[in-house]
Amino acid sequence: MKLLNARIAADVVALSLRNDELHVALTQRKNEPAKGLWSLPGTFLREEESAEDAAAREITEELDLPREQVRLEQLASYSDPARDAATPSERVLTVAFVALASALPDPAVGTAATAAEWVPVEEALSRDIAFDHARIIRDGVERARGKLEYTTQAVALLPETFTMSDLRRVYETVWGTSLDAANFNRKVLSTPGFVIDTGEQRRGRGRPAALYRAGDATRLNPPLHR
Amino acid sequence: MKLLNARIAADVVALSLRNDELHVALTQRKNEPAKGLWSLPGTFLREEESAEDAAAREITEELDLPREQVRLEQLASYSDPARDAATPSERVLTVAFVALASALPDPAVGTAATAAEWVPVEEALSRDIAFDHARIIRDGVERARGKLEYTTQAVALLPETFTMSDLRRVYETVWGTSLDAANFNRKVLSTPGFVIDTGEQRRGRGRPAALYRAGDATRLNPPLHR
DNA sequence: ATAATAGTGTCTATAAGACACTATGAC
DNA sequence: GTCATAGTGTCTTATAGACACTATTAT
Repeated sequence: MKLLNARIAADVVALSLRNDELHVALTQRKNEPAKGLWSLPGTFLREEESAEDAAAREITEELDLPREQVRLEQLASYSDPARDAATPSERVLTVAFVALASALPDPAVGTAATAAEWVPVEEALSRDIAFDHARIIRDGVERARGKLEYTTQAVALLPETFTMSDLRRVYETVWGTSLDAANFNRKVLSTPGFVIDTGEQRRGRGRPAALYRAGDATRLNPPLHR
Repeated sequence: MKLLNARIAADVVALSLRNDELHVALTQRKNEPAKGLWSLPGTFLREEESAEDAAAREITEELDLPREQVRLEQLASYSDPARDAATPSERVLTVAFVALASALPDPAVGTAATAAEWVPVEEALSRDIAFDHARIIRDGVERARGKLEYTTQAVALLPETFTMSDLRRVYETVWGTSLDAANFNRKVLSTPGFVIDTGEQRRGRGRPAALYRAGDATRLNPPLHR
């Protein structure tokens, strides 16, 4: 009866909105095992490094995202002996994280600057995904969906300032539903500290929209319903 | 820059109600490191074993609980390099679980049959706790408190049949609040599949109480508020 | 003017909270 | 009868949902 000695990976389900669609960051594996398949950006823990440290390192190095614009949260750990089918002899335990990233200015995506590619979640799940990463993506997306209900984390998917419509579209996109604008506005504005009116406006095709920034509230009580 | 190779522990925050008080299972460490301090029941993963396997093994072997009467759920992983201060040279990553156990018949607790002791949560946190297990206990209790709000998991802390008052007392005990019996009854009975009336009754000091058993609903929508 | 987007007003339906009330047992 | 516990009825208040309406811009 031997005890396990394993390497630890920190894998990140990085989510971001692009063109009103939820995207996840994927990297194509350049080495065995699972060479050529798509996987979550991840890294092995170094000595003297926590899983959180490693995930933060991955976000800045591999995804090239500014750390302060990303909300990072532990998702779960995956330790099934068969999860890394290509290397049955060597166990890898993954501590998975969900990262909610601000919508990015166009040039930062898909350029050579980052090794990762942002892929719509639906399309990502239809690709050949390495290991158990398809399940981790599903778990991460489901976690994000749930968190929107009872936290204010939707703002983490938006830039510093945003309109009510922007915020509502985050919910509609992540949940795949449509929400009544009037009721949504009332709900958000009646939650103290959810958003703060900047006094600024954004002009576009129609009536100018008030610009808000995130307040310091974290919980939504009572929650929003999908 | 060396990669980490670590042993993996599965530690269990086992919660149960005794005398209208929330208890957590603790074991006193018999060996170094942290000899003599109190810790969560836990075990190292064996080769070919997942963290879930190891936690289930710990529940049956160390806590002597029948597996089907315990609801086991992953809590989080703890990987801070300094978390096991006594052995800085050897890293241990813990995958922590929350286990909700049925209230037990008296003889099963504190006897020689189990190596663990059930301790009221408050008292447990005032003892000398090994490693970062005090934090894990707090995280686990907080997770359980939150889960009661939007799931039907409260029934996992009760025996197979129970009265409305029993169920209400689970909430009151875990949350440390008091709930209006009339409103609580309406809320529970209006959630399809939360509880099922067995037709049986329990007789005691006052009017006999209807006995219920758990239904197959898992989510509570809208949630109950603390 | 028209289209487009932002935002308000208001009615209704649902559910929570407060709490007075009735019901059924042991003694 | 009293006490203890279980359970119901009902009024008030808060909020979600539906949806008609007004407001302000670009073109």
